[in-house]
Amino acid sequence: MADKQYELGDAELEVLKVLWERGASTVRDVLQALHDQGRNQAYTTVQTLLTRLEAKSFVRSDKSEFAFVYRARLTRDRVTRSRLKTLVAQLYDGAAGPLVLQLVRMEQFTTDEIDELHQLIDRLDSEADTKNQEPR
Amino acid sequence: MADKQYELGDAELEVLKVLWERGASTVRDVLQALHDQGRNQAYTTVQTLLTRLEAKSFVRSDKSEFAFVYRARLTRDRVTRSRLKTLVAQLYDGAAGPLVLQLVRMEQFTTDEIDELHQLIDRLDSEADTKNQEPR
DNA sequence: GACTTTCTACGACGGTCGTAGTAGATTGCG
DNA sequence: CGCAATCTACTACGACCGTCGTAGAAAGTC
Repeated sequence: MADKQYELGDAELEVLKVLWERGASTVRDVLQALHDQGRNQAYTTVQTLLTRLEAKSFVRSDKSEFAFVYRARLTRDRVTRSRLKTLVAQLYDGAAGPLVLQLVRMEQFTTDEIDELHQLIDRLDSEADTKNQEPR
Repeated sequence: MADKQYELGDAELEVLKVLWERGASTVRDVLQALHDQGRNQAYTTVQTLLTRLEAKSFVRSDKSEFAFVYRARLTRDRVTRSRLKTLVAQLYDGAAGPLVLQLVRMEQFTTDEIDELHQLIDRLDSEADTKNQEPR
């Protein structure tokens, strides 16, 4: 049950994030970026991560240059949404409401964020009958 | 670095949830509950999970009865909060605001939840006077 | 062309996790 | 008491993941 096609590990996610932030990158580019972030991995480690990400179809590579260039195949939004969904399913049986409530209770927000939340909630209020679309 | 004391796996979490829901339970109790949920594990699998959870201090056991009785040592709230924090840290660099925004955008809410959100936001609003937050 | 650097392919290792089997201890029953 | 059921301890195995090393191919340098 549940395809559970094994999501991303932490290190893999870090690599993906680099690709999101700086776009198409070589192994060395990613390595450099990670180094700058304090992570200190070997070149081949990053290479492995990228290879695995490609096997999972999270990135694609192309070789027109000397070295392979990697690009993310999914947007950050898409991935975070999926992770979120998993977490919501696991912890709250799929109900996002309680999660948001808990988050709102537990975290500090800037006035700007509160503002935006206001607007969002209001909008939700009015279009409270939006249909459920499931784009695969 | 990073202690990264390896959090809970999916199966471990399921077990914990059973303990939260039905309180002190034996291996067999948990097994039964999981079976009722459709999961079909072996007795010893559940036993292993409980043992590992105990090793990680998520549960504690006591043996006054014939069989060990296990109890959760942390509240559901505590665990979900921690998982959430991890996810927020990983995906949003620790800023919960954007997460909430995304969640609110992506999920459907019942009118009740929207109501409660309204109230929460309002409350936040009034508390947000002495807010001197600097997001990272 | 020989040497150095860089990249790629592949294998590997240890730890976590989900899963479960086996053996031995404990308890209950007739 | 003797046996069956149940429980516990220990071991194991395969997949995933983070981490690299080594060997060989490709490219640049002098």
